[in-house]
Amino acid sequence: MRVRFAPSPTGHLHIGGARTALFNYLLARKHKGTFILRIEDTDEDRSTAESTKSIFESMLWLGLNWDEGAMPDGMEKGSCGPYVQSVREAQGIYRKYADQLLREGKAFLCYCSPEELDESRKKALVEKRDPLYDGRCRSLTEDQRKAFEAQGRKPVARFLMSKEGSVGWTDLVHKEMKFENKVLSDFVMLKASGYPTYNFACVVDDHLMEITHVVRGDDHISNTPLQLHLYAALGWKAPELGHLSMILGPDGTRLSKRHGAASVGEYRRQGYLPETMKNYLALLGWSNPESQQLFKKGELEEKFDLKGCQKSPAIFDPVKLDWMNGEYIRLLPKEDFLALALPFVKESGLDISAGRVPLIDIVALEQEKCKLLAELPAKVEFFFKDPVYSPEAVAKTLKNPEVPQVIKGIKEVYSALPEFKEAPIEAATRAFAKSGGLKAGQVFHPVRVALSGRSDGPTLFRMIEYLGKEESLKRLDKALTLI
RNA sequence: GCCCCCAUCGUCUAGCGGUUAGGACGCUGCCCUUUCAAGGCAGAGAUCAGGGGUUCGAAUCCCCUUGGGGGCGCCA
Repeated sequence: MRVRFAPSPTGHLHIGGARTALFNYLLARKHKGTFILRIEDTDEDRSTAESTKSIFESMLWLGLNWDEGAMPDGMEKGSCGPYVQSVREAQGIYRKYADQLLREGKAFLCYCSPEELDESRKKALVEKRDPLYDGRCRSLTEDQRKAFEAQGRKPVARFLMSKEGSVGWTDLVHKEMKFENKVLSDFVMLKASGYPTYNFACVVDDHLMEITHVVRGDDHISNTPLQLHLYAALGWKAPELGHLSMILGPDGTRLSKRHGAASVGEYRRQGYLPETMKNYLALLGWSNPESQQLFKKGELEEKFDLKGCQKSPAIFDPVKLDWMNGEYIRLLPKEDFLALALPFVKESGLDISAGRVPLIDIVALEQEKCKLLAELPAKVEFFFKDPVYSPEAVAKTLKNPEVPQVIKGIKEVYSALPEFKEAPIEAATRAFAKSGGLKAGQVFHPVRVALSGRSDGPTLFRMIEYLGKEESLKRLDKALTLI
């Protein structure tokens, strides 16, 4: 089995593209096949090297390693290259096959200008007719052609579409599919610039690269009949074809920037783990009979199956994504969590040099509550700088009548503690509550707010230990002034 | 205007002629607990888009309607 992911480098790797790449990758791994990455940069205006770089980065981040294709270092891997279409174009690969079809009368040159075409398309739409190419250049005489050439017109090569019959295929996801040829157009294979169009380049390359299974988005369904005609005209066997359902935004329309983050890079920057993205994306449009949600490393590669692919579109659910990220964060060894969190801490500008306890210990305190790496700095910042007292927390717990006495009392207790460690702090705090006839919570809550400014946070006595005696006493004093 | 695809809890989905329509996220309640999470337990939530068939029997098969999505580029 040879599968490929063939992005066009006109932007970052989007969620939909990533899902397509993932499914192809999983398919290859599952069947011990080959996963190929081909760059489809035939859009001369919009393709950029930065996009290619960005796509590579996202692929690698997600762990979607490819076996053949264009590589980030500019080199290539595999024997079916080049894997970049602009490079292939320069080698005349597409021209060769276009010429063949032209020679065989299966294609023809069309001299219509984009403007003329555009106009007749608009007119057709206004008159509520099909905006298909009308075939006006199908049978130009030699004189007409010469006249066009004399005008300096550059022709495009169009495929001569049959108006009778139909094309069909058994889709890997949708089963039987069929299109009447009469709704198909004499599509362009080679642009006036000599560059191939998507439909043409795709077929030529998939064949030459010996792709056995093409798995792509639903939005390509209507391209498929055109490509099937190309395979037939070229005398090639078409690969197996599968079309994945689209990923939609919460409003039911195609997922895009309008819905917030739409590219893999943006999710990365927000602090989602690659494992999360991979797992979550796998569940959009695919499931196994057990409805399994979480997959261990390597498990998707084992269990993925085209049979589990959904025909209907899926709405991207950021809430479930967050849940899943929390699951993966909790799974992390604390060293790994620290390593992952560090860039976010640095990014936040938090000065951690002031800490008297290693960052790893502080960060470990919050790991189990963390859903997004980006939210970690805000959770731990009170360890490194004066707490920001939340008005709600102050109003809720610091305004109780017994609080001043509690804070003053606990301050004395803490300053008298010989060993400022979690266990003794807890013991002393509980003893203090008991002696004052207070419930534990009546002491714990105000102390927490006084020290951290918040009513939620890490396990209390460990937190106090990490804050240290001096700082804790200082904050207790500060809190007194707020009451 | 034409073509194509799709349709099970709010969301992701299981189901593939006979099920109390299952799971997950989210939601509610309880338990645990110093808080917040996490975890455990319980629960609400789907007349399987609607209407016709086929069948002893339909979420499952067929048709129509409706709704949603995609396409009809010298974009991919």
